[in-house]
Amino acid sequence: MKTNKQNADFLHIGKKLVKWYDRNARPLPWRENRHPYNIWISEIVLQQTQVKQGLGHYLRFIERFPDVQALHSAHEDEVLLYWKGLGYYSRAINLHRAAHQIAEEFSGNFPDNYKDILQLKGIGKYTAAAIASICFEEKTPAVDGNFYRVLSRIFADNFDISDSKAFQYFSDLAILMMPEDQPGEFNQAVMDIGSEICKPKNPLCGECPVNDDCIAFRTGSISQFPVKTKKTKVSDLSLTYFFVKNKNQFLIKQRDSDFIWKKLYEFPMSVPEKWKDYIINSKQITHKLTHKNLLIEINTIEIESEKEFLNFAKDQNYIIVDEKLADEKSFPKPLENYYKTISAPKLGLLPF
DNA sequence: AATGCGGGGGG
DNA sequence: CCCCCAGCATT
Repeated sequence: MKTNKQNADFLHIGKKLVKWYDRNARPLPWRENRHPYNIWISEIVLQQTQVKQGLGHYLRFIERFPDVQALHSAHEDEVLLYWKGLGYYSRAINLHRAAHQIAEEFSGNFPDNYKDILQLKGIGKYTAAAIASICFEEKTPAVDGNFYRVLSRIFADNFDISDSKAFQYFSDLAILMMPEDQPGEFNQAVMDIGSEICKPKNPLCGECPVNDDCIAFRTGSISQFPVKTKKTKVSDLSLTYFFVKNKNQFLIKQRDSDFIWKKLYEFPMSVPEKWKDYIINSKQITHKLTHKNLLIEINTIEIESEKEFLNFAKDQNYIIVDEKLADEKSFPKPLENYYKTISAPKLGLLPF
């Protein structure tokens, strides 16, 4: 162990965290039992997503897809629909693909150990460890951003969390802290401490069960941890859409490009040159993502000729949506918001 | 090892 | 307005 904290009683601190968790665990729906399917869905939803934001999506997802079989039988589009608004849509696509893997490679039974769980699409080391520890009592540390933050503060550890070796480094540290018989409780304790108490900004150190063990707290240097050197960069992107209407119908298509909004639905990005004379409205929308600043232009076009409209839709494989029959559709948020402002009662028509 | 993927919250 | 948060797959 490459650490200068030889004197720290790692296991003692780990047991304190578990003891705190036993009394203070948040009453979350996926904690009502330890079914690996529910834990799996919750972990995927909660990747890059806060509980407050993901809870509603989790509940609706579980209600519609209560088990592997239900997810396996579903159409990918419908899985995407239930993911609408959560972002990182490849998570939903991989969830669906993993359900097929479980059905075909694991005879419909959720794999019951870290190594097998890791084989599933969309499951990496963190998620595999979380499921293996919570559901199968395997002593695998679920090292994520919370882990980095909590551990680096407790030990005032300068290890750079943007270093590719950080995962192994903090995994080794965590192993020393994990009570042999309660790995799942330990991992969940760190998750809860990290999100509720040891927050990135303005942590509630007064409520922390291990504040007397926390070197950063005792030395007043909480704000210096974790150490992270690399920054994310942002680029600009312009998108032009054509909202093409003929009477009560308009056109959409599922995105084939996956650099953003993977497999969601959008308006045409190009139309016949002469249609541009029929533009009756043009609106600019700005939308900010983590890695992109989007400048979206939406041109509304009224087409008189139904024949011309239908031919274009057929040639370019567009889905024709009737505003009157519309109910729900997986649009990217900026387009959905735009559409709501123009008219129609509801969005899209499900192709399934 | 580096890059890209959403969306929400806070100052 | 700008800043923060950060697993997994792909290359």
